[in-house]
Amino acid sequence: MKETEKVRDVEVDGAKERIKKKREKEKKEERLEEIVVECPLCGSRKLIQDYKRAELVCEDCGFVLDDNIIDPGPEWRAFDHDQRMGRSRTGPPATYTIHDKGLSTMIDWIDKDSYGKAISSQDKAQLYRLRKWQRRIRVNDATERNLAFALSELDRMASALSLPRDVREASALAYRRAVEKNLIRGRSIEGVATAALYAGCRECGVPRTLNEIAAVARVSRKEIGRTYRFIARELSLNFMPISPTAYVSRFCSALKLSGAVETKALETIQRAKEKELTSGKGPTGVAAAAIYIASIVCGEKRTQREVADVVGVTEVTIRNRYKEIAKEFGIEIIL
DNA sequence: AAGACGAAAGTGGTTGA
DNA sequence: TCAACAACTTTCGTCTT
Repeated sequence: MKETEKVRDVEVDGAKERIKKKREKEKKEERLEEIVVECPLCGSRKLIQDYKRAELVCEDCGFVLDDNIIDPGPEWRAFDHDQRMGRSRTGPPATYTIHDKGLSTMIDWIDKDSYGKAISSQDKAQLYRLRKWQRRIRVNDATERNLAFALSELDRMASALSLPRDVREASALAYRRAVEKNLIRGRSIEGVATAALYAGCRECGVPRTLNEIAAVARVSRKEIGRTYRFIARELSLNFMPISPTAYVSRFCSALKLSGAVETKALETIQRAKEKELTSGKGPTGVAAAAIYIASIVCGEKRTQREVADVVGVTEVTIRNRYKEIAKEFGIEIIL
């Protein structure tokens, strides 16, 4: 009897999903018209959506129109028809960002079986008990509750920074691994969650500085750094140090600099790298100096103060980096 | 007066004994 | 565990435009 009840519930779920899917399909077909946007700088319509960095970039001049875009796409790829069919799905995909990976069952509240017939009063009582326990089981013990809390916190911060889904997944996975290894003992959940987010950013090559993350986190920058190093060591995640180039486009657009400056800055960093001027130095400082130099060379000068504020280093650091670079490059920089 | 420059002292983190 | 160390910051006085 219990078994048949379960089967029936699954059927109810299945039928509901089918209807839902059909509706979604209809909706999608309705809003097929494309939205055409053009670049305010050069008028080009060739815009690239860089979901990894959450940026909308003009292909011709490199202007960043929007750095808060949301990735609407599917998270799987299909290369031919068979794969597409094989990978199409009913219901949401399994995800690490929900504490039970989004795989738990919710028993529907409708007292009908899969054929739409009413369920007898005797069975109704049983169905009620089943639902009650299903709910109770879903968020069970303390660890589950903590995980649910940490993941919601993770999602809140990721939303505040408009990070794409792959970063969220990577962060959630890092957090789960930290939990499995009992690394949260003696550390705050928020601290570990934030560190996991930072690790996720590093892993996915999405440049966010510790300062930017600390701005939306509920823990101090110091603690994030400490916790991050700890879990990175314990989980043996070793990422390459972030290249200064990764920051350039974001900072340039924040300073309203043109694509020419951006290109020049990237070139400057590249040359500085070849002369071993970047190793051991903070990547943000190098990026700041390169942008500062490029802005002068291209005749769109920004003050050291302006650059320093956007990048999050002091003027002194910019001066030091830029002196080193200028010395190596010779008179080129001196106007 | 604003911006650039540089000296000096302090901070937080890494490294090596 | 501690001291040495490099990178970076803060603060402040001076110079240049």
